[in-house]
Amino acid sequence: MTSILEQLKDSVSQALVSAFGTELADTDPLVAPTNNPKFGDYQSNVALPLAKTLKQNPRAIAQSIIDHLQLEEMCEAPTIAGPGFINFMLKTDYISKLLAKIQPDERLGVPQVEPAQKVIVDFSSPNIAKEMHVGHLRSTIIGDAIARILEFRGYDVLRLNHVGDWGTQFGMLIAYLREAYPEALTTADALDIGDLVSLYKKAKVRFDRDDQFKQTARQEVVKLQAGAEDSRHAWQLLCDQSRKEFQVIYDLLDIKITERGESFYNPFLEDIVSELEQKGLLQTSEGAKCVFLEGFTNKDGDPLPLIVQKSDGGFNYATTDLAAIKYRVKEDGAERIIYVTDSGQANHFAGVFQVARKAEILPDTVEVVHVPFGLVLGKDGKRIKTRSGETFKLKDLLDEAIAHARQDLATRLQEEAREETPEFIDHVARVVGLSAVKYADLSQNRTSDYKFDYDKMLDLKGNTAPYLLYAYVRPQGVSRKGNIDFSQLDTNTSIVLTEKAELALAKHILQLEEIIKEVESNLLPNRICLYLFELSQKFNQFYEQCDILEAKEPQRTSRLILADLTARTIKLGLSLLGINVLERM
RNA sequence: GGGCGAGUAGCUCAGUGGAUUAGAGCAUUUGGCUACGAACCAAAAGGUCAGGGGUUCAAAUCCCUUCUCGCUCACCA
Repeated sequence: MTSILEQLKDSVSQALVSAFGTELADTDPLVAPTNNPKFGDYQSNVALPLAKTLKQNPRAIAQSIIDHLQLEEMCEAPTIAGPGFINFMLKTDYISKLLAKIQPDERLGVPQVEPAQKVIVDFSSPNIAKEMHVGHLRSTIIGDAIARILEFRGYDVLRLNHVGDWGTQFGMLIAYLREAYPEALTTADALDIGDLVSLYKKAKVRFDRDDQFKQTARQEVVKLQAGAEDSRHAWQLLCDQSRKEFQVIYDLLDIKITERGESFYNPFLEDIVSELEQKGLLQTSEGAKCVFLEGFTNKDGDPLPLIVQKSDGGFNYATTDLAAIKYRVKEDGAERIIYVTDSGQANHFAGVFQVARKAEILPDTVEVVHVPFGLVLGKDGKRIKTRSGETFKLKDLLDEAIAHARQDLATRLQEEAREETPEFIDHVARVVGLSAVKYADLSQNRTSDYKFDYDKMLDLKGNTAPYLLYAYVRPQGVSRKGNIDFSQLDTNTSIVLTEKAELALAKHILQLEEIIKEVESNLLPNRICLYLFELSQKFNQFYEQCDILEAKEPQRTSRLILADLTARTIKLGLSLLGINVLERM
């Protein structure tokens, strides 16, 4: 179905044309939800900016628009307020009818896009042999949510994990592996490398202190790139081990992603460079092959290059990213490519995109977008850095979140003298703990820095996952108590919306579609969080003010339908964020 | 120094096409459980939207400028 907002926009646009002529056909009707219910549900501000061009009083313009509007079915007669705002109030009957329409629909009225555009979401992307840190957590959680939202809308989404599985650090790692665990290179499964990070650290120490070792490491890179079998074997070993560790995190967070690391693009790197050369974009500077960028300068004001081949002949991440764009466009058929990485890489992506456009690797028909997110800061507001000694193990972090949730549940059980099975406690603690971590991250505007604070994210009050989970549990409690199967409710019952709280809740439920469409284009999942939080608040108010099971028919069934629709909206919304609901908690 | 981003209640944050009185949550104070689970609800208090200019009928939002903070600036990714 078409959202209320879209219907109003269309109606106002049509009224503009019939009132003032076709030259206003492309004028934005400026329809938006009101910020204050006393002005109705929606407003159009279009009369005010038109006052100048039409040389008329804005209130008169507003009146002409109203005279040409045909909205009797959905709205009360529109009113003009202040200098010329048009206020719309939805008819209660119309809201009831819409609710009845979405009630039997699993998608709650949200349509699928047609045709299914191919979209690539590039996210998570940890580095082999390094710890996944909080930055990867953000990319993983935000990227997964974006992918889920687009998938729900019907896009053909390819989720790609662009893991750092190539580069100079492997020379060092392999050289160290040869030295410390030679048997691992020749015998299958001879050794469980165990803590890869400590291996990395030890290798790094060797590398920094021992020039001889440094030499060996460099030769090892050359050997690996040349494809020497034992070097490749060692590389494979490191990748496999890392992969296992990543998978633990992905399993815990319920993340599905296809690995296609940097090494995948190795065969295409040379071609990229020669393609740039052929197109006359390439220049050599200080021995490195590069493309100079427009609009980027260094501290002396000179243009900044994008280096695609280092002076030693090696390629770097810009080359890989260009090759990846080409492959994704030509082979994968992507029409939109979304990169979920920290905002520190904004310059890099801007450069890569610019060169890709210039080289016509990236046609105008394909949209590329960097979805940046802010830094992860500690409770003290300072940046959390893995290198600074304090390593932040992601697994520990998630386990701690679950432990907090478990503790909280235990306290509650004691207070309420409830008894639950260990399985129940495990399950609830896990869902609540992990949801809290995900929701804390997603509920903020991703572009701002993120203050990582256990107490805050595990707080079970306010705009948090547990609040929403509880708002879902409440209708389920009604269902159990009243012995009601929500799926068997009489769909012929007309939904009566007499109480203020009922009406407010009903209107909010119907906004799901416009919110999802908004996020589909602006890629800001926190908008969904806000919507769900407000929905939960409105449900709690409704729940407080209106009896459900004790109400008389047809109000009883009507309220049951409202409760069910709320629950299903929360469940659906949370599922788009990668969060599961609980029937009891 | 250049580029980018940020500065909104004591704290954490919403506010992305300019619009009527700037919003939540936490914390604080005060009410509400003989129960559709109170992990809830109701109410109070709390702001020169960093400062200063400008554009406009209208600016937290757009433009200029100053200050503060962060990220980033050629062979790591």
